[in-house]
Amino acid sequence: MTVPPQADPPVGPGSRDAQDVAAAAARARVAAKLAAAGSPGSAVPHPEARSVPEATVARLAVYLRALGDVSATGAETVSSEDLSAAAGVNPAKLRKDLSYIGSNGTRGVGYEVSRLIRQIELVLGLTQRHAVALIGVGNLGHALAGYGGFAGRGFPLRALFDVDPDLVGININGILVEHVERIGEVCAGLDVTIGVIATPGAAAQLVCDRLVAAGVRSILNFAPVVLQVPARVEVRKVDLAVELQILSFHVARRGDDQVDPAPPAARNGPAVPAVVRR
Amino acid sequence: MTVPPQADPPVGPGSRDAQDVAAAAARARVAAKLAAAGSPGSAVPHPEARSVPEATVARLAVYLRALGDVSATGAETVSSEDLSAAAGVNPAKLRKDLSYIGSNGTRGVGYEVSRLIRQIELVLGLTQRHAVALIGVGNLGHALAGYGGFAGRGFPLRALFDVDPDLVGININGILVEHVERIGEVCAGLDVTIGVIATPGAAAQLVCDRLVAAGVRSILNFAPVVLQVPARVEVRKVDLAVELQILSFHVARRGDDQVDPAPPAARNGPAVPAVVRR
DNA sequence: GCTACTTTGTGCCTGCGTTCACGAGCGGCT
DNA sequence: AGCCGCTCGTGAACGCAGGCACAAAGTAGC
Repeated sequence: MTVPPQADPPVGPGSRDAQDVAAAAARARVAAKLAAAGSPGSAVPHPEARSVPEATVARLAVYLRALGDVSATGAETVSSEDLSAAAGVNPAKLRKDLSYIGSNGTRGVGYEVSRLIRQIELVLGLTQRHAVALIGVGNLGHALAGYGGFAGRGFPLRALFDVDPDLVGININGILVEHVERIGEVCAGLDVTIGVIATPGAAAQLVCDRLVAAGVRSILNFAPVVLQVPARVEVRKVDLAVELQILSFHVARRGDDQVDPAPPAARNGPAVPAVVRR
Repeated sequence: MTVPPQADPPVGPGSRDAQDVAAAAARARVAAKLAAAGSPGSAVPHPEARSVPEATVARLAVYLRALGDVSATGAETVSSEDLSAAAGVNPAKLRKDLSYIGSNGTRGVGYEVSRLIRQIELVLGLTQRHAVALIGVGNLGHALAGYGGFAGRGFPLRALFDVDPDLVGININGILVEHVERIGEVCAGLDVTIGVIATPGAAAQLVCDRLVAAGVRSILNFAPVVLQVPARVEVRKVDLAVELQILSFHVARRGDDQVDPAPPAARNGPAVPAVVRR
């Protein structure tokens, strides 16, 4: 998988033959790959960075909420099986995901709920509060401003912006709506780290540029445009129309599973990988 | 991102082995695949493009909007390069995606805009209107109901539901809010194919069950829960908190790539043990 | 203390998705 | 007409992600 994992935890006694063999094989493979890449061996840069796959990061957030539910029941530990069911994933995947963040459960028991919650919060950077600025207080933006999901989960909404003179100056949930031209100064002053764009598509890029100029490195974009940003800025996009169109595609693909005993070419894997209620 | 176009074709001496190994593995895989798929001697009967990858479907919707922009400029054709830039993807990826839907561009020229739009709409099933029901007319739901993105793109909102007696009976954009208990009859009567859940988490599963019982096969879920559904039902989830937490992760993993002159914030206290790979 | 049982951690394999690179057609220019 | 340049279409390689299955490590019972 990754480079020699430098087994740092207190390595247990003997019986490591198989693992040594495997590790050696892995090293050989990595070496071959590096050679193939044309790297003259000198550039073996940062082997120490233990990496977390992007897909895993996305799921950690889901696990976190599932853990909240478990915690609410009063349980002190969860097995990977139970937790994965609550999160809607495969148990093995969950265990692998958790292994990426170095989280140790206890074999034969499971994961200690509170400890795991802390660990995930730590990795996701939730121990620190992230000030959020929301731009575009129209239909959607207004709803987002009133949405409890922000402040309730450690993302205090600190600034609101719009261009509409009728909206600038009004007060939403105790926050004054400023003009978009003030994005730079206000965001810098409030130390905003996350910007949420809920403007019409035409305005989004301009607003985005201002956010970037103000030092915001993470943007959540609800506008139906692909934002152009420097590489250091992370953008995530939420697009209602796209989601609906994807669903539409699947609606159009239905009906084949009716009487047709031979599923043509679609469903290759064994169906029902997920839990089915009822 | 432009990558230095350095040359690799002249294969280095040490790399041949690795490449041969890889090639052999690939051949084996292909052979196995052919053996598995080649049992029936039937030719290639279905002209309709089968097996459009899921990831491609998601991008088709993005291409569609980019094409709309292009069309607005009056251009009659686009090259894969231009269109991919507008959609924020790799040109090769775009061409491959379009090849999945059997769309023929013209070599040396590009893609005919109007034809391509029609083709994508056909594949995504947008030639047919899909009645949408929205459940939960609270903060977010109300905003969604007023959002033009529904009807404007071929997804007419036909029904609204809530449990709150203060909301049931009111009229939003000309649509009467019904009680959730009437989901079954109303949805069946209006031939709703897509359900949008914007309720609090606690109510989501119940609402979902009702939708499924009413024959709805596609659900867009804004509630922070993992819905349990039969395999035939397609669920897509939009979760604000998860998106923010993913962004938070990337903020926490402060870039060691290029140091910004401005110290963005006090160093986050606890050293995060994980680094994402790019 | 020893055995049986439970649950984690992970090595390995498989498959999908992305990317590169190049051949194949098409239009324009001379 | 023939050549040239442009752009699509796609085969092949590569890397990431998912999932199985098993060893490791702990608990509980005797």
